[in-house]
Amino acid sequence: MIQMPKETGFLIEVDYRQNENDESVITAFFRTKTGLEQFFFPEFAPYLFAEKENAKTKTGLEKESFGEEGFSVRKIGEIQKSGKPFLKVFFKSTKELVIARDQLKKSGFSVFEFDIPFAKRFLVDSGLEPYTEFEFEFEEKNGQKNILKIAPQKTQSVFEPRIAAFDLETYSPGRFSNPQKDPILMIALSTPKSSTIYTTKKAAEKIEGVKVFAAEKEMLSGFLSDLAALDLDILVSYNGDAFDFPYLLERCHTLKLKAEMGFEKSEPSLKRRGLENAAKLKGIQHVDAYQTINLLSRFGAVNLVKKDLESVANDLFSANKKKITAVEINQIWDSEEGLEDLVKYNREDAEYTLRIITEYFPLLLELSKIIRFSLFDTCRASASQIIEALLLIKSAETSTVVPNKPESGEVQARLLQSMVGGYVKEPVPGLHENIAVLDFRSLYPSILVGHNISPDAYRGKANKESKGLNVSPDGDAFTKKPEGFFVSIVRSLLERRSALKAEYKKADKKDPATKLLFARQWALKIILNSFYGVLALAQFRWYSRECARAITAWGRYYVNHTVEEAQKAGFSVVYADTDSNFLVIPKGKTQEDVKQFVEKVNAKLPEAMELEIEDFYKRGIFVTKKDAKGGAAKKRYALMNYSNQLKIVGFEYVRRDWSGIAKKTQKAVIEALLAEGDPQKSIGIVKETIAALKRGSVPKKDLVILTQVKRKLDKYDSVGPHVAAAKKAVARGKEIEVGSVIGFIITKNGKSISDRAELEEFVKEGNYDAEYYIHHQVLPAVIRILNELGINEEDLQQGGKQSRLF
DNA sequence: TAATTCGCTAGACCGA
DNA sequence: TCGGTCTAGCGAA
Repeated sequence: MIQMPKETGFLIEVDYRQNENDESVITAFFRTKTGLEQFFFPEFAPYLFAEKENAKTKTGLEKESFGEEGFSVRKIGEIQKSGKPFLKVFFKSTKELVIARDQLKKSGFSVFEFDIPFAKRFLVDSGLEPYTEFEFEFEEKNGQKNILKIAPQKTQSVFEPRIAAFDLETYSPGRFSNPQKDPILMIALSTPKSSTIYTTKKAAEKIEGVKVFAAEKEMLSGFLSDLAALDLDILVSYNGDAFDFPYLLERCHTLKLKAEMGFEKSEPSLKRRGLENAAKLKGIQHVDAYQTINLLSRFGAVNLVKKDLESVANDLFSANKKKITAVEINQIWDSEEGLEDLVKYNREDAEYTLRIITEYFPLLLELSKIIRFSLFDTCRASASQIIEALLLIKSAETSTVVPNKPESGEVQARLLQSMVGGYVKEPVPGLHENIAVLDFRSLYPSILVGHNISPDAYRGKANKESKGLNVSPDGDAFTKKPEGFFVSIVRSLLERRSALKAEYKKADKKDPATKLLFARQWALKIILNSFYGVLALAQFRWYSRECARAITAWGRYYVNHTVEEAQKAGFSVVYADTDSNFLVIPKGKTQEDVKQFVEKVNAKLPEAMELEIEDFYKRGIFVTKKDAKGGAAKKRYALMNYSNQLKIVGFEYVRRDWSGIAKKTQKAVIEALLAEGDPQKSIGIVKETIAALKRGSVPKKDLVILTQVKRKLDKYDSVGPHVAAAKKAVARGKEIEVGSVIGFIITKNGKSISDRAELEEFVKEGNYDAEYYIHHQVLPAVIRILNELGINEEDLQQGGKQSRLF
């Protein structure tokens, strides 16, 4: 017997290519001892599932010719899916599959799973988990290494990627850089060990770490060859999808240079992803840190107000990184004064970009493994893609047919049907003491599991025969057995997460492996939190109005029920929102009574569900709405626990579209109020702030209001202050992109508020409208809070008389 | 290519 | 110039 060559390596990415016979062939990149190597899986062909009633379809299909060229299917298998017979129809290429799909539809077939990307299809079917270490046998054939046998290594070593980040600085003479004309001035390339700067500026020669080249073309070649020598698994950028890669590509082409950045000197490709592009490298994972930050924000893993690199670095790492503007870069470049600052800036851009990804790498990696995506795909993934990937894997494992994406008419119909969400109880306004906050752990996922909510378990609206079924408060019935498709997935996610959390709790926090545990449970949390949302997403393959409706209906039931039970047990319930209950512990009752109450509730809940005590608070405040006839405001409150930790929810303090001065003052007022329960101090705080504003001594940075520009400036029906400020800035030559967050200040010059709004950078220190900041920022932020303690606006006017209360 | 609903508030806009 | 209505943004869960 011939001994086949063996190899071990980490699976980095799966892709496919058209070979010389126009066949679609799966290729996989492995990090082996030798380096990044490409292997092939030539046996795996594209396929779809077809179904047709009452017809001997198999032999007919085999003879059928498709398309203008008249090709035929490669082979046909017969398979049971979701308990029904299907034909598994294989094709030579993805291209032929697409042509045949349309023809099959026209000739009366129902077709399924025809739009699963081929590489993802392979990862699902093969069960190969990315970034895992494999052992495999292969044969070399026509210079191509074909894998014959593959299995995960018994003992896995940790995947430690070869990683680097880069960042460009470009020339922009009085306008936005144009890659056809304006050169790249500097490139920073940063690995975990060191950073190198590439430039053409002779004067930068003496600065450490700088390589100077005769011209831009030589600089780019120098950078590209150093990059290639690094032999990377991952290349990181900050917004490289939209800027660095397209710019670099264009410059290389203009200078007649090949941008050899990917595997075997391939060029990056710009792939369309919706309205935006993604820059893809062959074999090497381009991880865009900006996209990653967006992903993490969407899933609540980070909370950032602005997403430019400076703000992110400063927020995440308490860095003190200063932005050097395009104008300043030009000045430095032309005058050669401050070159060191520019070099430092460029280097830090690359270093912080790398640091962001290093920080969140364990999380990205875990997500990638769970959903079997490459890092390139994971860092750009949406909630629906993540859940879809998971359901796809489970479908393959259980031989369940995957539902097709809805057609646009169906999507429209779904959108017309609104869905009722969580229940929010109107709070009892005022200051409360001795509060216990209870919440249901992972409420929606646990309801789904607890009541077997899944499309395959749905038995329609409840009727006389619904005995023995789980009937939701909205009347939707679900069978209790067998366990539904969604349920088995969510149950296992919940169980895995709680095991990981328990393990993490016990683990040594200094051990680096503990960080992995945490990342793992976070990855699961992200998935669990998105599960409900996508069920109600009109475009989702597994959209299920019935399941979504039943989940929220039970959610409302449990929260309401807990309110009633708590009241019966002698507590007063001051607030409740979706999955939480705020109990005031009356005189004569203790925290121990709360614990007993929670135990009693838990005893009656389905096993997957659990009510937890979030914390005890010594004081809390709820306020009346501005529109007073509406009663007390929901979703805004402040609490202080027995360690004097303040929790402010929903108030201006937590909103980015309020000025620092208003937020600081509000926080100080709340703190004084909750710590001592005495309003005296608060009055003083507000008076001082008003006095400072009137003196004109409040610094610019405390006056900035941040707002996102969510559409093109000419697309606004109503021109608010931020739009007005942005328009003025654009007229002065500033570039403002859709989606960017801008900071503006209300100045003294102009009539309406919008007239007076100017971008921060165009406002001189001291030029602000004190009246605006007093009456539209500070007072609104504090007055409704102070009103609850009997203080009104007159009490706060500077030099105003002491409140009658004192 | 795409997670949801519930809720608050500011400021422009518009007609009397 | 007033007050109601609408647009817009952001946060809670």
